[in-house]
Amino acid sequence: MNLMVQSLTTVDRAFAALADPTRRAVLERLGGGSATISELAEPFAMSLTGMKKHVRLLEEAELVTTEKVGRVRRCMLAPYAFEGITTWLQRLDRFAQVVERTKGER
Amino acid sequence: MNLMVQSLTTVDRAFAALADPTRRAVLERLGGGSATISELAEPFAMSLTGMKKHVRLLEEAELVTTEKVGRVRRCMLAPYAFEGITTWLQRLDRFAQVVERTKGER
DNA sequence: GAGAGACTGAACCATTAGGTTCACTATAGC
DNA sequence: GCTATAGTGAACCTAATGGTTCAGTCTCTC
Repeated sequence: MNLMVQSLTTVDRAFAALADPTRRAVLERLGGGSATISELAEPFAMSLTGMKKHVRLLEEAELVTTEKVGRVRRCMLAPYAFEGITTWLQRLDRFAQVVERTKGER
Repeated sequence: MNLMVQSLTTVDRAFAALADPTRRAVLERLGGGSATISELAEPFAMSLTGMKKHVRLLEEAELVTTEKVGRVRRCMLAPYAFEGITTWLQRLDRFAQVVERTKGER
């Protein structure tokens, strides 16, 4: 079942990427400036291969951009990274606030 | 490995909950008003049991509240549902904007 | 009070996700 | 040129996820 291949949108990928705590930590780290795969992997005691896979997902979600310079891959927060999900959330957030506002009114 | 049991935070759960497209669709639906498990399940041609599990996750993430009235469970968007993740995102978003702003400056 | 309807929980199943190791490629630096 | 370093890809493993069915329970409604 579920043959809904239907090319995931960037927002789909972004939400999926943010689900993992390791990847969120990577984003926080990149908030402080760019880093290499090795640098990102080190604090998690994770293999380079493992971190590389996380970074690839973050790239596909357009949350991170990378650039290979020499033998090193430099990773950085993508500009406008959170635009899509922020928009999605704001729309829903308006509804949640309406819920709150109308709570006393019964 | 990864014996970091360490009781997930609400924000952890919220991001995990938002990763699933079905659950996001449920939230959008609830943005338009409360609904029962049956009503939520119907558009996905999903079993009630399946939908119930999604709703439980959304509740644990404090994105949704429910109330059993008679034999029906009424589900609604939680007030302040998105506060936690919005805060997290805004912090990171500031960094992403800095990235964008400094791009021309090399 | 009997039957239908709405949900619930337990058990199960297939796929995905997060991680590993191993073998390999491509630079960097002496 | 040699060796160490940084990253990569393929293959594999395990646990978690998203779903199901089946067998209840509880509540309407006639």
